[in-house]
Amino acid sequence: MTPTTPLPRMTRQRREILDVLDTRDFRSAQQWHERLRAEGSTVGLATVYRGLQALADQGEVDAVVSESGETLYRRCEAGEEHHHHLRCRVCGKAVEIDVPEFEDFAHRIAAQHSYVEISHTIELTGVCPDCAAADKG
Amino acid sequence: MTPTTPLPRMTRQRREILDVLDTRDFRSAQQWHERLRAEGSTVGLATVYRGLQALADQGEVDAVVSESGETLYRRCEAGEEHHHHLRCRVCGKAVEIDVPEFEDFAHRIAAQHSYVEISHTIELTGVCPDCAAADKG
DNA sequence: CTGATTTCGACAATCATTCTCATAAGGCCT
DNA sequence: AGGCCTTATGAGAATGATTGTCGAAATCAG
Ligand SMILES: [Zn+2]
Ligand SMILES: [Zn+2]
Ligand SMILES: [Zn+2]
Ligand SMILES: [Zn+2]
Repeated sequence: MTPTTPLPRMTRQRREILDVLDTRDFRSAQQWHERLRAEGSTVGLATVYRGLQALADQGEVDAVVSESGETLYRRCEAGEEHHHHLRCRVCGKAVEIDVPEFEDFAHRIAAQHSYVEISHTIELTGVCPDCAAADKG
Repeated sequence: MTPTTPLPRMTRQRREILDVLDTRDFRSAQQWHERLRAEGSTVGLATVYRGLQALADQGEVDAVVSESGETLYRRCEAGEEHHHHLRCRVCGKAVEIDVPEFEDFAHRIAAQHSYVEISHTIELTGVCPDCAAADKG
């Protein structure tokens, strides 16, 4: 009866991806791939895409869609907990934030308009202190 | 001395685009294009892309990036005023909302982390009553 | 080990969006 | 209305991120 949850395998490539990911910067799949190759890995680009998606599904990594529509990933600091980010649009560095009041607000508004299956996206983007400094001198 | 603001021209195509856009549903450039052609317009796809962007820059239309990375447009109800949306992820129907408390919160958080040039994205997505009904019987 | 299943990796294929460039149209004179 | 300069259009090529294909390699049970 048990539908045998098809759990993903932790392969060498998956481990390499998890290892190269850091919990600081959001980067695109291609950027992570470049970095892996630079460090000597032979992992393929498609594998990085698939790996990142799989890891995101498992909640191991966070994924956000940038203003330009690219998907950016970084290793998740918090566990399963729901959270949002303040991200540097120059270097990708991000900090996790929560917006407790907003979570309720969202449901209240949704109910008011009879929308169901609500989800929400909250992204703060700006320029981090380092990038702001670099931008000048 | 006046830098002669290079204001965009209101061409037949721009007018057609504005006319076909409604203030109810968010649709992609391609979807609006299809609709225009269906109504007999001969406007080109690239023109629709350019027109929508131009109109978005002018604040005439709202643009949001969907979960899948596509950009969706609809005519803006409010004027210049900053606002956000609760959008149906099935049919695109959206209502404008504001989140007054959040505007301050965003700046407070940003300042706390010394991020500058802050902008934010808040999107509520769900399934509207109509689509929820259609989904069943 | 052995066979069933999943993942890999190279590369082709998609798909939204942008670019190119020759032609058409809008604005602004006279 | 006619002419001139600038911007917009349209058809199609080009781009760029992402996904699909498929034979080979890795993983896992038994
Ligand atoms: Zn930065
Ligand atoms: Zn939230
Ligand atoms: Zn709907
Ligand atoms: Zn806002």
